[in-house]
Amino acid sequence: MKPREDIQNIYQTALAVFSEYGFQKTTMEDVAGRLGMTKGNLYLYVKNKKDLYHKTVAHALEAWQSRVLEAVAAQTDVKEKFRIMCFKAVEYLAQDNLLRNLLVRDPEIFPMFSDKDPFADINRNSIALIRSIVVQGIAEGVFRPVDPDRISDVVFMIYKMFIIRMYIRAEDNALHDMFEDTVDLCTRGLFTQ
Amino acid sequence: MKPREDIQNIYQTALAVFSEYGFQKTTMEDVAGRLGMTKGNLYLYVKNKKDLYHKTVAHALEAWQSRVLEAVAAQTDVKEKFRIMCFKAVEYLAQDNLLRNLLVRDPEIFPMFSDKDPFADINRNSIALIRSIVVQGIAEGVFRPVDPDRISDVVFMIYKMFIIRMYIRAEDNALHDMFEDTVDLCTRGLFTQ
DNA sequence: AAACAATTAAACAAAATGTTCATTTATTTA
DNA sequence: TAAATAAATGAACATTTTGTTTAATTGTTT
Repeated sequence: MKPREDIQNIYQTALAVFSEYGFQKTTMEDVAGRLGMTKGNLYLYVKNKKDLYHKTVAHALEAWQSRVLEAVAAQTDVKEKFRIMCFKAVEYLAQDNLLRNLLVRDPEIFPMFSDKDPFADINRNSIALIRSIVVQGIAEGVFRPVDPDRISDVVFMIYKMFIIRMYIRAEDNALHDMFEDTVDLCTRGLFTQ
Repeated sequence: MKPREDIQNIYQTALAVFSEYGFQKTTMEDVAGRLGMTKGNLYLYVKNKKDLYHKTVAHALEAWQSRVLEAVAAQTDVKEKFRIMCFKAVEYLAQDNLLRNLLVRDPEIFPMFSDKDPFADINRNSIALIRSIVVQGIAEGVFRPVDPDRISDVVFMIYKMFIIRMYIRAEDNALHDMFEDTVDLCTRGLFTQ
């Protein structure tokens, strides 16, 4: 029998279409056509259109997150882990035209204020990563003994704010500089020590 | 009474929407919304959706053509008129993201092979411009005594081929160089004189 | 040849869209 | 200030599109 279509390929292809046209203007036929199958067949892989969209976005967010995780894991110094985590997240998004364009079209993917976070599970992983670095830093005595849970939420909130402000224009250097200032402020504090 | 909506603004706004989504995925509601009116009202300005699209594209092509015409009119030397006509046409299209993107989405606007040219009237103006330069050049003795009608068609055909090949990637420098070579070949010939 | 897996393409209900037009709102005129 | 005129709204409607389902077909394995 024909090999079953690779679900990763489906998500990646769907991402390209949703990125270009957005959720509403993209049809199941658009995605199926891009995949070289009929729209009826697409329902063997996903439950419905919303399911396809949610899984597509989740897949892209997870891929982005995995790359950051790998970059962090390659560091041994915990301070550098923190810095790398911050900067790589922004850098990798800047490089991902499809995901970035999708975020532009659908800011609800990454809500700043709404309690409804459609990708809460994935974002919890990001917060968990922040938390693990903070815990390690405190254990090694190179971070101040702060409450890891609270600080993780704070860092993630600030990070989200920057992502939301930056993804409209990935090339805004002024904001990029401000991001560096913010990371510097968070890591070194304002007062001399 | 309220001032009637400026038809130029309608075409410019419609161009932005058609450029982003293409003819099929753009709805009358999209355009009307972008204009701050209801879709019902849009029918006071255009006959139907196809009419809106055709007039929108025509308007953009004419604007592009007018810019070239002005650039040519600013020259006095007929050889320079010819060169400026060639290069400015390409340059102005490269600068017009909306029109270029629309051409990418709808190559039928500028058919290479089809006898059906939906904008034949506008293209005839371009050919007429070429012809008037060739006639002037011959009259001044700086162009060889060629058949102006035939050569105008040839030049326009070559020009169209380059536009079609270049508008997919406005930044393709290799093709741009080839275009310069082609203009050079057309104007100076291959043989030493 | 039979069984199983993958896919197609038609069918269908629902939604969306292009278009029309009665009504409303805004502006001008007498 | 009322009437006339112009511009626009928004609901209605016919048509088209789309999301979804599924019987039939095609391809592969046993």
